[in-house]
Amino acid sequence: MDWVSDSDGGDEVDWESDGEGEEGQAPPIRDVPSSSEAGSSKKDSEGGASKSRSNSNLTAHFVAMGFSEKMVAKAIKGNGEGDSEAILELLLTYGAIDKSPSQEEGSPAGCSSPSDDDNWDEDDNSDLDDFEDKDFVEELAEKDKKLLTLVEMGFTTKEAASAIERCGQDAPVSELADSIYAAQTAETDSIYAASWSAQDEPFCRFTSFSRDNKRRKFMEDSNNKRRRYIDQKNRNKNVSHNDDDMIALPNPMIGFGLPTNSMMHVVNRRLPEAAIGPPYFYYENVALAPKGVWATISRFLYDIEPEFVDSKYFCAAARKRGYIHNLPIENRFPLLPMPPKTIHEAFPLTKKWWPSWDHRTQFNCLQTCIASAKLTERIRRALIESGDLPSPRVQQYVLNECRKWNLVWVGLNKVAPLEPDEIEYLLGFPRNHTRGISRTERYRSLGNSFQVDTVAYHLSVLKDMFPNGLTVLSLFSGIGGAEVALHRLGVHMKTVVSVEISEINRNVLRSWWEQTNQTGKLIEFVDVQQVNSDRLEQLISTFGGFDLVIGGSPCNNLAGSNRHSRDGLEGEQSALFYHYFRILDLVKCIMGKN
DNA sequence: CAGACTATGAAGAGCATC
DNA sequence: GATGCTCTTCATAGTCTG
Repeated sequence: MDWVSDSDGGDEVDWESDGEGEEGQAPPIRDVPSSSEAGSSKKDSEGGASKSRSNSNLTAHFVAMGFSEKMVAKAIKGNGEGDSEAILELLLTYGAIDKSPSQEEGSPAGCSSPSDDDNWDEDDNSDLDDFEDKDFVEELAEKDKKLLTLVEMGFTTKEAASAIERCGQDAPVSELADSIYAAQTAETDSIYAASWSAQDEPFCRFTSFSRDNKRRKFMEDSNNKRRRYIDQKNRNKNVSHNDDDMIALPNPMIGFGLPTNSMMHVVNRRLPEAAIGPPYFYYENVALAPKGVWATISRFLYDIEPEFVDSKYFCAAARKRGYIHNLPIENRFPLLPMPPKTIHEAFPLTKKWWPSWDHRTQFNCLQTCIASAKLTERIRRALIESGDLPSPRVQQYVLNECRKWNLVWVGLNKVAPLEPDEIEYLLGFPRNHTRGISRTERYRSLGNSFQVDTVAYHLSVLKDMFPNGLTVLSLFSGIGGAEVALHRLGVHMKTVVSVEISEINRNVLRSWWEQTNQTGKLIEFVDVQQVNSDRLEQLISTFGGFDLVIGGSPCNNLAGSNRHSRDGLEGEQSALFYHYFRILDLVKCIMGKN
């Protein structure tokens, strides 16, 4: 039995042959549905011809969450169908207003129930006088009726729509249902993971995580939305003003304490009941995400307060990141030796050429791209033309560019971007960790990775807790920042199930795994959408559960550097966060069941 | 065609000042 | 608290090149 993916075969997961019919199948490289696909919750603006369809799909989407059709119709009417998030907010508001116990209990499937509608009618039906469910359903196209039927059967809108896409509109519902069951990849729900509860139901209905509970959680979330993170504010008086839906970033951004002052920085944190493991989990993303993103992430991840840390306290480069985890925070210890925290200590050779007017001691965030040669040439010319002491204007120009692009002084009037191996060093990876792939890819992969020392400090508490090693589910593994951190801590990894979309990154991780003579098993998956309940149950039954679920989901749509598609958590890549939650929640369900 | 190269701001935190 | 300024930001799209 070969648990490890075949490097030649590339993307396939050489999972034990189990007759699932996936062998030899092309890997499902991230398959993001188009905005016109039914059930898509992305903001889109379709033409008039498809308006009815998208309207009904949107309706079905929210009905699948457990709201009544009339409520949904009213919410859509009030908001238009373009902004599904606003519609959800309105629905949650309706839900908060309507506190009928019967509705709280809901129907078994979590779908709309007569009581829902009755209560709703009593509350407010002024805008719905001309609206009846019967009429509404009759207006649906045949395809939409099937879609609704499938949704009522417990599938997500997206699954249903995809099945119709695959099998055709004429396919009977039974065939469509079979098709969904057969599909091994989960579809992305880009806004709220509640719709996943339907697909998870085969497991979760045996637990407390029923769809109805999900819906109740949404209601509770809505009511709790105004809650602020008072503790964090109290700890750090100098925090910025925060809105209702915002989590304040601490200043200084030192999380629950640093290696150097952990004794001085005593933090009492009490984890919510639902957050307590097993498994332990650790989630990471950019701290400076658009407003409200971290509040949403925190709500999904069991209302755990994020730990915001700037890696400039661990190395010579800033890296402001938020971490949500359920790890203990006492008795942490850092990796040794502690890396240098200034540019000159990290790269002494640059000191010779460093002008006195460049007062930088640390780098800004190491990103995925570097400055162009034209820019460094423009800087060189500007400096040459201005003689020994550049004018304040030139200095300002040069400093701005140096800060923006993390340039270092490598000669007289000569600046240059950091080399990939220098970035590896700053991020705590072994030298040549990414060597062998293209230079551009090295920058990209490194720019997207953990700062190892920072993460290792947080994970260090696992060492004493798991003296015999642990089993890790590593989501969005990238070049293996989590694995490197554990390895450098001396934590044995009995098994790592790694999920990473990029073949280049998988190769980097696999190569490192082999080179470091790991005695554990590395099992690779390509796409988080492959990781469904069947797979997880197999893995958990084989390895006895996961001790740690770790990963940082894509930040593309959250990062400030993104000029084009900083769409927040709904963005094409960043919405994969919901897969992190989905998978983590599934693991908790399955392990809780066992 | 892969890889290298280049141009492309807005959002929002932090700070000083009033 | 309001205002204005400075500074920072795990990037994307298009083009060029060998």
